[in-house]
Amino acid sequence: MDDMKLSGGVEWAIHCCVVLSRMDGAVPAGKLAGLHDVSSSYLAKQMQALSRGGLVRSLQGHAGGYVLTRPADQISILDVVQAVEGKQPLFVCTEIRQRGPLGTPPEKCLTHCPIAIAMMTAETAWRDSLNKITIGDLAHQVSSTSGPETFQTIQHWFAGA
Amino acid sequence: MDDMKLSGGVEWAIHCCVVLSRMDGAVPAGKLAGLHDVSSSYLAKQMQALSRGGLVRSLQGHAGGYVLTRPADQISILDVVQAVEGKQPLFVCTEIRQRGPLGTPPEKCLTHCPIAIAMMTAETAWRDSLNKITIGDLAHQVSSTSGPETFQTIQHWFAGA
DNA sequence: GGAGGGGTACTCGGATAAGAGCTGTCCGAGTATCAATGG
DNA sequence: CCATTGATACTCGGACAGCTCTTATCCGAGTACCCCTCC
Repeated sequence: MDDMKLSGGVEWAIHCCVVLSRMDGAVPAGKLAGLHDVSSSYLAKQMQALSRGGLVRSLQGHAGGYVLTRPADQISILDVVQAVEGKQPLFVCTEIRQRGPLGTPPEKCLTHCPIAIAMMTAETAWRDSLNKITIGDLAHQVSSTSGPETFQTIQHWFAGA
Repeated sequence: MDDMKLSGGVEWAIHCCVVLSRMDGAVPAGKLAGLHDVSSSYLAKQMQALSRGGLVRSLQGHAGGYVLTRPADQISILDVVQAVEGKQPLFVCTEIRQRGPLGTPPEKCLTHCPIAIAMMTAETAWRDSLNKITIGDLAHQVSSTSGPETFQTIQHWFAGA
């Protein structure tokens, strides 16, 4: 009742994608976890979800890690959210209007339930908004607010640690 | 991963509000549950949430039940969703940019995290969309699609059962 | 016949258990690197 | 000196527990109605 409805892993995944977009070469999940000081094993789970969703490509072996499959300008936040959380909508209509003693028979349900339509419309607005922002946009904003040297510092830290 | 992120009770609560808006007098939770063929005890919990949120007023005693506190045109779907699900946002920024060895110090975080801003913007779009539809609108649409006699039939059923 | 009082039945409200999903963790499968060896 | 081959160390990937939250349920507190009694 008092915590967010989206997985906490969503935030981690987005941050990782932003970092990845400005790195040269692959970055293993362990280093991404160390950078953000989060559980290495659990972040690995999120990266697997991103891999399954086709957003990142995994390179195994000695100098392996994760790399974005597409340019950062072609990856929206919605893509990341859907990869981690699944494509299931926030609201699912269970057609309770068809249930109960006075339930509307299925043959009379020609149009969708008005409630479902309203919820779906709102959800579409949410998705459209998320779809307008790309990982590239976020990386640019991070550079502007936290300083242009931010990503370079991170890359050096990756090489060191 | 494969079910909705919003409580299932949201759908029940909205349907109940729509029905309530066209009824004369109070309707007990038990009859609302019977009408929709759902768990009486669990729907009672949702109605309590609506009561706590100030959307409905509870009348105890022999001919008691629930009544809307405001005209249906002044109750938006957002009001119902927030009453049942809480006002906590879908996405909560945990400020992981401040964590880890390269974390940005708090004194340099003058502006909000770009990721949090993007998520909040999308969420605002979602809320705005939900805020535009009222229970009155939904009741009107139900009358149009399911027939004008729908609510009258329900009222008769309430009186009978 | 009318008013008052008590009983009753019905209502909500919160406190109480079971189930599912998110959070967090572990170890096995696979591969590029590196070094050693032989030509 | 260069190619081959094997060992190595590092990576991802999926399978395995702990815990919070949703789902579902029950019983007690409170109130309006109804009937019986008394005036």
